[in-house]
Amino acid sequence: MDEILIFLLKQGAHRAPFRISTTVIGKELDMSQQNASRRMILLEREGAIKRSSTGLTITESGLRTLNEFHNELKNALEWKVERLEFTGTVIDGLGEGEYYIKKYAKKLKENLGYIPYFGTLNVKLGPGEMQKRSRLRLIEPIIIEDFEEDGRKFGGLFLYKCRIKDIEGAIVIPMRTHHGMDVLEIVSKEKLREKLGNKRIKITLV
Amino acid sequence: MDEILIFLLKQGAHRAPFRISTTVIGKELDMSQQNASRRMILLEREGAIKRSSTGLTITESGLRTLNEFHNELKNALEWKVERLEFTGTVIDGLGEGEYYIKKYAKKLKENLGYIPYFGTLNVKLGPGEMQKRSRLRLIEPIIIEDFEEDGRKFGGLFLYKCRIKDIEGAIVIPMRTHHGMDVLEIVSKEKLREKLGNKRIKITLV
DNA sequence: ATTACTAAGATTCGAGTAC
DNA sequence: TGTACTCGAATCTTAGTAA
Repeated sequence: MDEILIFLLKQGAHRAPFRISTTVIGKELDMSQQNASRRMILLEREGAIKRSSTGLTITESGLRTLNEFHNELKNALEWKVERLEFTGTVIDGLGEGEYYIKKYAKKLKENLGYIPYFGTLNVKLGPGEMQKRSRLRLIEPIIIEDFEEDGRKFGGLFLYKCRIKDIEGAIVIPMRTHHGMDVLEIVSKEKLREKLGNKRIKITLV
Repeated sequence: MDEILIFLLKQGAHRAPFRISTTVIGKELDMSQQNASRRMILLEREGAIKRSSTGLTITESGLRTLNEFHNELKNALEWKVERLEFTGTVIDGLGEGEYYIKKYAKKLKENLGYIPYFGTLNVKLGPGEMQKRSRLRLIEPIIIEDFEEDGRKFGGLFLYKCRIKDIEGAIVIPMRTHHGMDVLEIVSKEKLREKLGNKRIKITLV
């Protein structure tokens, strides 16, 4: 976010035309007059500010940018845990889900109260969901610690209980994740893949 | 404000240690892995973040910086006109106040209801007051337009009625200002300079 | 007084690469 | 995999100066 634009905002240039020279801007923001001038030209080209004989104003567009930026910060700083819901599309997995669920079965039964269907559902999140995805980390997960069985090591899991159309399930995040941030792996009591097909679904945390 | 720090904030790195690679940061913020790495090193040197085996955390200091920045934006965007009060120190002026008040006397009488004492009080604002100073512009001023007298031109003034310890006065801002942003010029009915001396005073807008 | 151009210097960045 | 170094390129900033 441009520091000059924020400075002008603090001066109230979004409320009333404001007279200020590039020399003063430079002095206030500890930069040269020349640089202030150049950057004002850029801001003007971007349409963030407008200059006229009455003075300088932050445009609607410029103010919107500032507001969006402020809201992002606000959300990040003031966010509280609320109902989290993801939207995404079912995609093909690697088919290895079956193997792993068999291996993790006992642990899953202990932690979820049931042994899930032998197969996982991979859900690719929409572009707007990524930010929410990161909020998962802020919620207390069910933890399955690393364990060893038959001499083979299995990495720990974070589980988040959820529902997909009233079907009970859980989001599974391997502690040492291999999926990208944009894919959620779901286990559930029922065979989700058949019921849902390749389409958009909603996942609601419980 | 550093965009990487804001990104990490959005990921909740201020609440819990967070595992993320410089490659992913680069991809998310549309920059090279090398650049993300370099900037992470800088953030770490500044003390804004801390990296350890458990992951990455935003430090107290880093979070404070983000919070201050957010508050500044918030104040600028959500500010409403409230009682404005300045604190500053009386300083020596150039002594030209007397000449000007005599010239502006008639106009001042018209606008303030009295002819001020022939001399102005210069008040240097404290460092925290500068932001408030800029809010003056958002308040409707009393305006004395440019005028000519005896062939000499006099620049317009903005007046803001105020009180200094219950003494009626006005802040005078020349339209073509010569003072820095940190000095307020005050006129009043009484001889303020003698009453106050060189000390800290409060100016309350009315 | 003001703004903004040019040229040179300073900083930031990405590609290649080592570990 | 991952991080972080070097180095040339791209970008940003300042000084000088014109208008």
